[in-house]
Amino acid sequence: MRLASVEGLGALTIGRLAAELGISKSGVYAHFRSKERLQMETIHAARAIFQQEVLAPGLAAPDGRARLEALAEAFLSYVERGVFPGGCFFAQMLGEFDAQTGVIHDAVAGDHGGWFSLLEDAAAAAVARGEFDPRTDLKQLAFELTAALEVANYLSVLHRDPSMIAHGRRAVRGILSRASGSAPGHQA
Amino acid sequence: MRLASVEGLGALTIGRLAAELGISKSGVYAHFRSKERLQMETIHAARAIFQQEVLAPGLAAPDGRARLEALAEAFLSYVERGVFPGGCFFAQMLGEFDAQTGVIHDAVAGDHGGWFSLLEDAAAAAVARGEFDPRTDLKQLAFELTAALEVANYLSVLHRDPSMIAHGRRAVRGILSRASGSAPGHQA
DNA sequence: TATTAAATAGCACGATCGTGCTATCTATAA
DNA sequence: TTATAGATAGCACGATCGTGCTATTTAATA
Repeated sequence: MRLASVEGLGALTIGRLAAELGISKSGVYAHFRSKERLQMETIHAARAIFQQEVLAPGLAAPDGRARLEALAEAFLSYVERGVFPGGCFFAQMLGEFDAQTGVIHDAVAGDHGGWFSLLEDAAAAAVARGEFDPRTDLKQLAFELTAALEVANYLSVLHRDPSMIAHGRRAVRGILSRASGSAPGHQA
Repeated sequence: MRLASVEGLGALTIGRLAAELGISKSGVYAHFRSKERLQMETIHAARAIFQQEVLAPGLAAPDGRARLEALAEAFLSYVERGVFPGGCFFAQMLGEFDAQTGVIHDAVAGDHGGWFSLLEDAAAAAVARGEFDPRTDLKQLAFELTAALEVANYLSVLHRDPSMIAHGRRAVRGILSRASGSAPGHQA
């Protein structure tokens, strides 16, 4: 997972992994029996970590605006703490497989769709609870939150600059404030 | 460039390119004399296209808010028209090399820094012209514009869904309207 | 302790990688 | 027409790739 988060799943080769672990290629190969299985099991393992680091804290918060805040903060914290050395594992997968076809693309697209739905549902709950303006466009809100989080991840890694995480936090605050109908302190 | 925009620069191999072109490996190799040169020249060629498709239309607009609008629209149009089959070439490079080290990472980081400065400078001009609220945080504005554009690119490619471009357009309108101090029509 | 399962090693295979070298072919220039 | 430069081909090299197969070592079980 660490290797793939930095260099991509394509660089996660059986020989490379064996060298990294200090064992023989056969020793690695026997565990997976094909490269595609290795890739898929790596994704599965990363899903478990994402679940624990981001989704669980988010779902622990009450549905609605609080959940959106918790999800966003959990994501930014997970990037900030360097849970994976290459930033968010799934952002790496997104960049690598967005334009390709095959089972991995479909897995990545499915995961991303699930994340997007999670945001939409929480936003819908926020509307239902009266926390958000009822005219709120749920898809647009999910898009803008995703944009802030994803780009905070990419740019903080690219420039090794944690201030990009701060920009992400501020963008999230603005999005949620505007959906709440409150006048946010002035921001760009 | 087309191959790299879909599968990444790492997949742009001399043998693969030769097979794609229907000529021998030697026929390709003689033109570049090393793989690193091939990668660098591919980036140079993509820069020229980005210059023509995005930067030139943006710089043709008067400095300030109009330039930001023109840059954003040129970028979204360039993604929408599929100038590269894998979406924005440099977004692909960003995802591939953000966490790596070396000359290519540095080239990508430098390009992105230039893009970011371009947005900041145009925003500063908009403030100077009285188009934007003087309290506008220029870096935050550049961050949010970049986030909307970049994620519109990634998600439109990932889900083969042009409506993601529309979300990007709407996010850009919201960002610029708020910086202008105007009350935007309600949006998420 | 004896048996069995799991983990690892060793070796071989065909394919592809980047890189060199020497030909040959195809234009342009003299 | 001949000389010359550029593009392409062909071949070889060592390295690495994914994948098979048969040992052997290690750990758990009976």
